[in-house]
Amino acid sequence: MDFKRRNGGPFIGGASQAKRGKTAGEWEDSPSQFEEELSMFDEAELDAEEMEGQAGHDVIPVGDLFSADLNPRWRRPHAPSLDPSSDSLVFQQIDLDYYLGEAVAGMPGQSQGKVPIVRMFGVTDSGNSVCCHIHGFAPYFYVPAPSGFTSAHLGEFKKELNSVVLKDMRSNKDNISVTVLAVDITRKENMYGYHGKRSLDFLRITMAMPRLIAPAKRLLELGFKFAHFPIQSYQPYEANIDFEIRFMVDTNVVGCCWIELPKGNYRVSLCQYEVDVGWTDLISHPAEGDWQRIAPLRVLSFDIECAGRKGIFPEADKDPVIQIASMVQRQGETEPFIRTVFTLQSCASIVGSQILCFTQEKQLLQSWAEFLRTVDPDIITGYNIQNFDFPYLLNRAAALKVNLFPYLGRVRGIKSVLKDLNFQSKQMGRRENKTINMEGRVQFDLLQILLRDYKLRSYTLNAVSYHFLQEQKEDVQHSIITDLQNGNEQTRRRLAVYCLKDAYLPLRLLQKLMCVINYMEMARVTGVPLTYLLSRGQQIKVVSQLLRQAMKQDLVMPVVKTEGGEDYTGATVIEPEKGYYSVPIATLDFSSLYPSIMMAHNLCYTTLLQKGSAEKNSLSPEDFIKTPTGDMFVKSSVRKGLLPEILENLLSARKRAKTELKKETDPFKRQVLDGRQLALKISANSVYGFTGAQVGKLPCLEISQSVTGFGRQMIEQTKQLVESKYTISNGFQADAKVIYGDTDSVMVKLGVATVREAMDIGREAAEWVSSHFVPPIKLEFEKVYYPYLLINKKRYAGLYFSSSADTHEKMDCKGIETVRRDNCPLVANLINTCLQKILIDRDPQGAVAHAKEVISDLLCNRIDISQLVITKELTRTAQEYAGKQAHVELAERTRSMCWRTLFPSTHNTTSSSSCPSPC
DNA sequence: CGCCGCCCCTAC
DNA sequence: TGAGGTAGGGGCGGCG
Repeated sequence: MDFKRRNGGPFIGGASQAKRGKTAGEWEDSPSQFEEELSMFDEAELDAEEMEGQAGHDVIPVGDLFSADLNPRWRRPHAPSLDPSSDSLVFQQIDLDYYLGEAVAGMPGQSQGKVPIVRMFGVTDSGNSVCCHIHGFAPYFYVPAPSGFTSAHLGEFKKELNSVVLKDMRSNKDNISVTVLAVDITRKENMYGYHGKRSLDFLRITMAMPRLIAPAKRLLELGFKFAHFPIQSYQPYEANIDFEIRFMVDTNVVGCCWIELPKGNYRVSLCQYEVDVGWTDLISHPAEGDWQRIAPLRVLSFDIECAGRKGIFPEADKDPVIQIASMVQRQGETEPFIRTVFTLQSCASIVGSQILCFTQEKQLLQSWAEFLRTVDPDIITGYNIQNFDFPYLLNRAAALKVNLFPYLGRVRGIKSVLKDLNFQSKQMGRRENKTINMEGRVQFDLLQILLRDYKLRSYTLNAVSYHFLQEQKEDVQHSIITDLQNGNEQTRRRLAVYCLKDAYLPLRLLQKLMCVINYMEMARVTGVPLTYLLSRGQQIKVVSQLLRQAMKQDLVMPVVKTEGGEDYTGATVIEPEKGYYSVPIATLDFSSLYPSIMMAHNLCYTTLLQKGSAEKNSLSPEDFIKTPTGDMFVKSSVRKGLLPEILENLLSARKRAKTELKKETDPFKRQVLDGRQLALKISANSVYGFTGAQVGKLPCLEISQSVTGFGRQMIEQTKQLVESKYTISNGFQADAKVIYGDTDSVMVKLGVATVREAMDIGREAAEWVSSHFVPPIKLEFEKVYYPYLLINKKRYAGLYFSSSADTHEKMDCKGIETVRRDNCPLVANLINTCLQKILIDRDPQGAVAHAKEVISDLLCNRIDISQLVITKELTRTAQEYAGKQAHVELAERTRSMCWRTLFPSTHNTTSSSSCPSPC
């Protein structure tokens, strides 16, 4: 193997970079670990397979001769021809959208004008891609039929509505002549509130295309008159449902499920499995048993390098793209089978990867786009590709007039365009994002996933890789990229290795964090398309499940006008008995508290008794309950709620997944199951939040405040039960005392000396307390803290015992500076060390001594600047802390924080005299 | 100086 | 036109 690289080659720009982890000589001498890893791929492949083309360590000076067939691996496997009359087509659907197109003869639905066509993208078991056009499904919504309405009035209603919608249109460039396709009478019931299970006549209004729903809804709401019926406002139902969700709910399709098109019911319209089918002819397989499998999806990860000017962030209209590294891996495999760098100018070879050299940037971009279309990935990943790499490439291609570049989706002729999108939620704050449409490919930007799912101190690729993989990026400073590019083929080679690694790391992270599997399971459990999980909030997932459940009972969801109101009361936090406990503290938790409350008491839209409902439906007091907030709900004997049903399904499915997980030995299937149980748990917990979301699709504060009300009552009752039974007078060693509790947990000082005893009594107490509550509400023994330092509400630390009574598993810190990201590392480290000395060494004096020492070091300028910088927010920069005055100020702050946090009693008395002074 | 509102982040 | 919830500690700046 050719590891050797020419020594003593010109090294530009590195020597003057004062603070570098490695000297220039180090990386010149030996290949990095990553290079060895790359070369191993090569070896393995040479051993394992016949040479189908090249395994990849060649350098191809492309010039103008790029061809999509340069490497036979790039293409998908050959697709055997398909005979619709004798073969069925089975594929895993990974993305779903719709478009307006010409009706296809022989397909159901309207035949005139533009019609909405649902489009599914997917992959077969053999790795062939499928694009499936589904015809004949039209959007619809409901309004209650006015009194006296009969089927004889349908025609008039339809005609009049059609005419007002047409009149309402400002422009009619699609030349629509029919807006209302159909109006039918159907028996439905409003899901909001209990009305004695009486279904009423509703009008189901089917529109020609999705964007006509909103005006039709608005006009009906505003006041609509037809025939002899008086003008009136119609309350719309389900007029705010995304068309994709509407289709999926109605056809029982969930995100990422397997779809079967039976023989004789579809037709092949273009080459590789591009098919047309009627919407009622497809079979959606529930994700159970064999249908839980995942197709061999192609995942592309890429990274670009630009040659920026000194000290200026690269700008696409000025600075060239000089390299693009790409790695492609099949989902479920452990290694990428394509490893390629496109470079501008020559580049020395890298074992284990293929290098394509271009002399023109235009050609590089154009060829990479062609490469992407040839590889035809189902999933595209990378780091910050959504807000940097893709926008940069599109802008750069536009600047250079590479006109064939921006066709990156799977649908021929659709241009990928850049859009600015504003996404805001209380959870994630305001976030400005760019989006690029790429039909049929799921963009899985790892940075976006991490921002959504993980709370980290830093989100740089380097920090993230270190955190999850204990691996670093290749060491190349941004400032020298241009110099490396302007050097020779060796310096460009170094850049290419760096670029390859930046494409490789996201793949590794995706795998380690099981993102694809977990997101797929979430899509299957909640029923929404995969892309919604990254582009939308939490609510859509509950809506999808709610609609599915409601449909079974002919219940319909009203459109409510959304307006923020007053916050409602939440959970109780028990006043802590602050202090240091050198005795075991048992912790008891209600598992899935809010979901179990909703199930136990049958809380739902459909069971809510609004004012006067109890009397109107002549319900007896045994038929309903009154919650702690005074709201009333019918019992499940009268009507079982939708939300409790959804929750039961989710939690029982979770139980199943967990038992299957225990039995399963295949690591890949275990991952799927673990992802599934996690998705199920998260979904169950977000149902409560949905009912309390006042700016939401269907808020119901009666439900959410009843839930928290029950919770408050239960934690209080738990405290009383425990303290009343575990007493000296009942024969126990001591009177138990609940020293703290938050929402669904109580921390109990049982007065026993050992962890083992605390566990035994804790378990017994949990079971006994559980018996006082309605199933499935259950209090569980969780853990023992010993010793335990209770600083304040939501701030404590302790040694954590759970599986073993002999050794602690970890030091658990909650709410303290050590777990907060708005402190500099110095403070976090100092407090962490002090806590260790207090809890593990049981040496508070040692903690004091250590704190004094650190503060003294700080005052004397002996602390590394990196310890003082807050990594996340750059509000306090290194500059700010560079001066000595800043050190003194920080020392003062650190001292007071440390003392106040850990030694509140000594804080105000001797602080200045017992503290070190500056040197 | 104390108080209050605001912000950030966390616990659940 | 799209966005899960409340409780609560602690820092900080403005104000009386």
